[in-house]
Amino acid sequence: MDYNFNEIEKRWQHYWAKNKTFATGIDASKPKFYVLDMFPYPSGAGLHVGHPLGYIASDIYSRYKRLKGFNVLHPMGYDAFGLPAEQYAIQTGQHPKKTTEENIARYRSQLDRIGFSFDWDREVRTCDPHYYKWTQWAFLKMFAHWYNNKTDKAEPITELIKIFEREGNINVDAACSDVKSFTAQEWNSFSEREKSDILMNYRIAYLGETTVNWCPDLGSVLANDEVKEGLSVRGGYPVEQKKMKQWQLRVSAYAGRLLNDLDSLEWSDALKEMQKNWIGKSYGAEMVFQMENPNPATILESDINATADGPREYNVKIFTTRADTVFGVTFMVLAPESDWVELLTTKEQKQAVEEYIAEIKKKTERERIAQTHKVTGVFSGSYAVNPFTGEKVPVWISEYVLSGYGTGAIMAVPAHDSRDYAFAKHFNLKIVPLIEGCDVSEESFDAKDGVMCNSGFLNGKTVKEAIPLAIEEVEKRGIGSRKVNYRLRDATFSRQRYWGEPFPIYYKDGIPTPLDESELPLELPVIETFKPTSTGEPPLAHATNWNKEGYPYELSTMPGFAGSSAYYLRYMDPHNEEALVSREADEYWRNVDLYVGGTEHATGHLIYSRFWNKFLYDLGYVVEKEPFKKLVNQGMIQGRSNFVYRIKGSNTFVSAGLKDKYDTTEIHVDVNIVYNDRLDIEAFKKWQPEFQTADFILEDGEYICGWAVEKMSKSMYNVVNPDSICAQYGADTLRLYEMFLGPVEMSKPWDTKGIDGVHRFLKKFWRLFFTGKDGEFFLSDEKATPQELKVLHKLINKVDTDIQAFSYNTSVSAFMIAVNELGALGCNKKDILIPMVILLSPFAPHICEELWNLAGNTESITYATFPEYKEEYTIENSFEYPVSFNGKVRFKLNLPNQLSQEEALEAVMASDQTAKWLDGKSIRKIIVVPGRIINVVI
RNA sequence: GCCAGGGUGGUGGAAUUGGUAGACACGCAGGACUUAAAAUCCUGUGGGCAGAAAUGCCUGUACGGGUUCGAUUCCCGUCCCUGGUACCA
Repeated sequence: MDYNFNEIEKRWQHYWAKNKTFATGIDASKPKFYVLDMFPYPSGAGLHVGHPLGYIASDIYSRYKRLKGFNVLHPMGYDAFGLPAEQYAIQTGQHPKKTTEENIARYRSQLDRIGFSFDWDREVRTCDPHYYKWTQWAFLKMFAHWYNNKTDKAEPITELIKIFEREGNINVDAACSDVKSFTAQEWNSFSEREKSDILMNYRIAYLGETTVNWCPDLGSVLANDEVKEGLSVRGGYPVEQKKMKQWQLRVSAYAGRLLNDLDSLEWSDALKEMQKNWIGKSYGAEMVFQMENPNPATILESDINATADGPREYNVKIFTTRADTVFGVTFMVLAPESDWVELLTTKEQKQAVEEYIAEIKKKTERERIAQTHKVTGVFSGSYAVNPFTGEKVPVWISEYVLSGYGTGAIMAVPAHDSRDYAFAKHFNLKIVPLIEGCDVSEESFDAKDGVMCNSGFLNGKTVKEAIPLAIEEVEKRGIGSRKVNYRLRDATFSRQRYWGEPFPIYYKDGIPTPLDESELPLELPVIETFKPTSTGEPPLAHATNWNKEGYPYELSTMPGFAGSSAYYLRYMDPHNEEALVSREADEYWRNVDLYVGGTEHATGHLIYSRFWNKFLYDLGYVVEKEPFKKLVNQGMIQGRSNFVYRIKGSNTFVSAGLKDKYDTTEIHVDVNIVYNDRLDIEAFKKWQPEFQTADFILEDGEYICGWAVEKMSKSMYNVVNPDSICAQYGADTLRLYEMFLGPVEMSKPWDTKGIDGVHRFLKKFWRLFFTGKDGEFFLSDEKATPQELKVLHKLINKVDTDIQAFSYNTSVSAFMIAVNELGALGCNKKDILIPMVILLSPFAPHICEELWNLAGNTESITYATFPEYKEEYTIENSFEYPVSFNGKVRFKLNLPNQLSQEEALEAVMASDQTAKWLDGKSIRKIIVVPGRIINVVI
């Protein structure tokens, strides 16, 4: 009987769906295992062969774990809110809901064809109100909590109010935006609006004014991880910096815990490193620089008088990691967006400063990055006093100081910081070297190395000694303190878009007011136009009745990462209307044991999700501190493009080997009409009308195409659809081939030509079972020979260890070797082949299910047991000969084949080399490798 | 610039702790079966030299050094590639 994969795969996929073979429930009698894929955004283009790579790897792991007796949770869903559907809606007028549903249907049919063992009863969609109810719920919780630095966790804001009423905010140590201190008495006398404004500074989800990434083309703000090199990650539009009032999440409060808990995770070092850099912890000190006698004459009158909310702080606080260099501070620099700019600009400099700031505002982020090494800046007119030298130093304003990091102001030490150096050289400022023997005539000396000089009490100390001493002195003088700083910033949580979760917030007399939990979900209203209004308001302003009892709802929606931050929890209990996840389900499934997905989420989703989980942990809703225990990053599958070469000004195409003899243009050609880089000329002529009359210059009667590795995309004509591979070779072949291509973590180009090899393997495997009369299914009951047992048990061991190490490509090779060996032995024994079927079933489930069934099993192979490895069957024809240890020299000898243990020892002892190296020492170990090499360890 | 990870045949890629480099597969070449094609099977396949052949020898894991009886593996230097980051004080 032939291997009819199309028929087999269709039949078993139907069987699995009908019997809910992969449905999972809580089962206390079995250990749990949670395998999760990063759920896809269902784009209009559908899946190409690159997308399922990670899904196949995790599916193999899931099926393997089931065979090992685990209760495996392996769900799938859709990250269905997002920009592309909305951009498409703006262009075509199609409602995003409709296109999203169509795309999901297409994804589902493509996924189903590959034979995944997902529990589809647990599917989630982020755009479903039953789902986003819980996204909104988490937002309300964040709104109703603040971060207490003393207990290092989130606590209810109602408790904070009680503290304020009792003792004001003097003893409160919170992660918060800048707040003035107040007494209990003052608090109690504040108006509702004032109280609301103050509390907003403490909330974990808060409305606050900051510099945001504004993308005019998308009409929305973006989070830091959604911007790369000054362009939006989605769409590649330019981004600029803008000060705006936006919803934000106080992720920065969790920076320390996000960093520390990385140690407990089984993630790749590269990924942990990325998160560490993104969080960016640095140790240093904060220090206040007195402004030189804030001389009222040099300060603008308006600022002096603008003291309605208390005394304004003219003195500038800075952050530095090099407190030891304070004797070398010859000027200070403020970020252009800093509040101090307005305060410290003198009348004389006002015009120059305003011009400079206007200039900066005009630049996009991209332009700023491109001109990184161009020095710009302006003098504010004010001076500060160096607290250690007493010297008067000018205060400058420059874009090289960032408002979002530290305090938005720096002390500049040109001798020992390359940026300060460039600035000092450009504006002719003083440079004072502080390290003995360093040469700062050409460049700064940035290394934390050497012995201090020109530094008062620090003279003679090394840099490493000087840093803590300087900080100590700063603290003693009461002008600053030790400080840990993080690069991680709060996440911008508003998007001026339609296709996202609405905020459960309305504005009562302008005060942001949360809905009650019982009012959730607040459903997204249906609208017709998706563009901003003529007054520049977000699309939700088009909605009628978008208000609560006349008070308007928030017009922004939540960003893409909102819905994906807790989806792994929802899968545990997807139909629960009372809770995000029940306590029972959470305590059983706990967290994700294996998470598979791309590195592109390193600084976005994987930070937000960890933050979200920790927040819910603080509130007692989840039991684990971390959501994803082990994480594997699958590599990207790139496209392999083919080219033809047209001679310029003609319709003649020249084969790749001869193209250098002509002046040609390189043209992408559809990879689906190229086989082994040979062009199907007839198909090419039909491909596009302009090629109908094409002529060809061939080599050896064939047209050879050129090739290159590029991104898989329609415009390069290199997209390979998994559906067509399934139709031609079957899903099992596709699964095996994707694994066989190379390690899961590695990026590699897709090249269909190698697929025949694994397909051939499956056919050979199939044939082992059809040895009866007329090629019918037949397995012998005969006992297996030692040789056959060795083949099997070597394979069991290899597959077992390989799967755990995620080394699927070598596993597939091991299967090929085993099948070739069994084929050569003519083995058709039940003892051997039935365990083989079980072993292969995670990789190629359809064919194995079929063979398992033909062998008389009525239950799915999913419920079979992984065969047990017995070492005694696999002992190699080699031995170790242990002798007493007396040294560590190892060497090898060439000896004839087929020596017994005694003969080998004898030969070793008789050899000249042994005599040479032995030299009074004794032999520790002799290793005979099959063949003729002997290692002798002395 | 900084951080991380890489560089092995024509191609994708193997190689426990340093121990037969190139498993497995593609491709290619030759052969068998077939009227023919497809399918299937067999043989060869890093480079070089010698030999009629079995075979033998030399060389070879980006480049240059080092440690070692022995290095794809460890150390130092150089070049190149990929990913992350981009004035983070």
